[in-house]
Amino acid sequence: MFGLADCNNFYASCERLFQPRYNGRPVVVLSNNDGCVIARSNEAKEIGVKMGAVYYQIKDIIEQHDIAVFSSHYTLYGDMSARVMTNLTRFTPEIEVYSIDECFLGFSGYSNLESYGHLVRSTVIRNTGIPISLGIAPTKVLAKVANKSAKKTSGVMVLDSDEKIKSILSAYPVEDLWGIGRQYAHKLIKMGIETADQLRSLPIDWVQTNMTIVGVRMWRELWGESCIPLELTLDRKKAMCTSRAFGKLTGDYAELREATTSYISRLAVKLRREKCCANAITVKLQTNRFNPNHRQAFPSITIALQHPVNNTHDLVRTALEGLRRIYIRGYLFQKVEVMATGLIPETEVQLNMFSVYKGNVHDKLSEVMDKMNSHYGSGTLRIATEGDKQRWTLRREFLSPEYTTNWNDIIKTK
DNA sequence: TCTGGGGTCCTAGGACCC
DNA sequence: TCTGGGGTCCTAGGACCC
Repeated sequence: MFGLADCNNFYASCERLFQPRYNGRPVVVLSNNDGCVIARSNEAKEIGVKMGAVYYQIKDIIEQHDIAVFSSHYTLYGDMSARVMTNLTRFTPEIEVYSIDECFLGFSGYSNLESYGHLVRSTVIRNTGIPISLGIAPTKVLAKVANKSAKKTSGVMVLDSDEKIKSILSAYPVEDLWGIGRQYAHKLIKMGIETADQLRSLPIDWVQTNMTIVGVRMWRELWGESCIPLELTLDRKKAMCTSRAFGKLTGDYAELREATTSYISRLAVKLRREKCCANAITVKLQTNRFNPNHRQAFPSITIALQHPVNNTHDLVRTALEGLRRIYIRGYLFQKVEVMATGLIPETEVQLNMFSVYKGNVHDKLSEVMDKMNSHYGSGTLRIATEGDKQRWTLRREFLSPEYTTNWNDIIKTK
């Protein structure tokens, strides 16, 4: 049996945890740049605030219902997530952390899963303050279904018989299934397939033709045949990217250089932390696609590196070369994206036949930067082209303190 | 004025190999 | 007049996830 543990309204729950005056009150968390709603407490859902709602368009509703608003604060959420996961590992050795607020649990050989599930749930809630729901079923796809049902009942749902599965799936909207996105949902509903049970009654050949092997796996899992195993080891990443919209639109080359330097520097740190090197760098600019009155452009370029690297200096130089080649005067850009691809482990770097490279891929300068920045705070030592005015940075008007990751922000009691 | 960020997997088709 | 067979690798595009 597989379990799926999922934190309820995770980001909103994290914010509320340290400000209990918001318990029982509507809370929303906004995306970067305070753009749109990405998490809602139950109270906010009841009021009708939609996932993805654009903040400035719902300001009236927020005021009218006195909804508490927070900018997203990933250091806090990451830290709380780690605490939840640590607690869950006490209940089974088989755990796959699937996202910041979810994980799959292996429960093969366990008995009395209903009461065990309640023990798991209440322990996590007691130790972390984050409410979770737990779905348990014979396959991952069904565990996802069970989890959603658990949220509407006692917080734990075990699907351990064909009858229970059939009855839940008959009332389960097909578009809510794990693996059914917008496109497939649209296609299925047009054909009159509206529930998960109807989907699994389709012939498997149709599923294979129209939804590829991925759909076939899901179809089998809906019938209780496990096809998607737990992934207990972390695969090495294949690509990494840093991409962020600016706080304001800009066509200014100097500002784009600052932002590109800043993003690629961050990416370089990530690469070194994961102990891998990139074979190529992609730089992409984007205009504001929501504004039809602006001229649109999405230029991008991929530059192959002579040999894989992860040092800040070479990566910055390559990314700026890319920016120089794609920049177009006269456009207002909203975002720059830098991506590292062809990642390989640091220890497996092969040099080009003609490269003149001394020492190892880790250069001394990057090493010193990492040390300084981790000791004195990030950004202490940085490449000069990052600039120091940085007028393009994120808007985060409603940021909460770093309760759990910064000594200065720790909660004081009298 | 203001609309997120970071990933994965699969398939088809083209280039290339012997 | 007639033009093989069996493969691999890479990329772009399209789907999906949180």
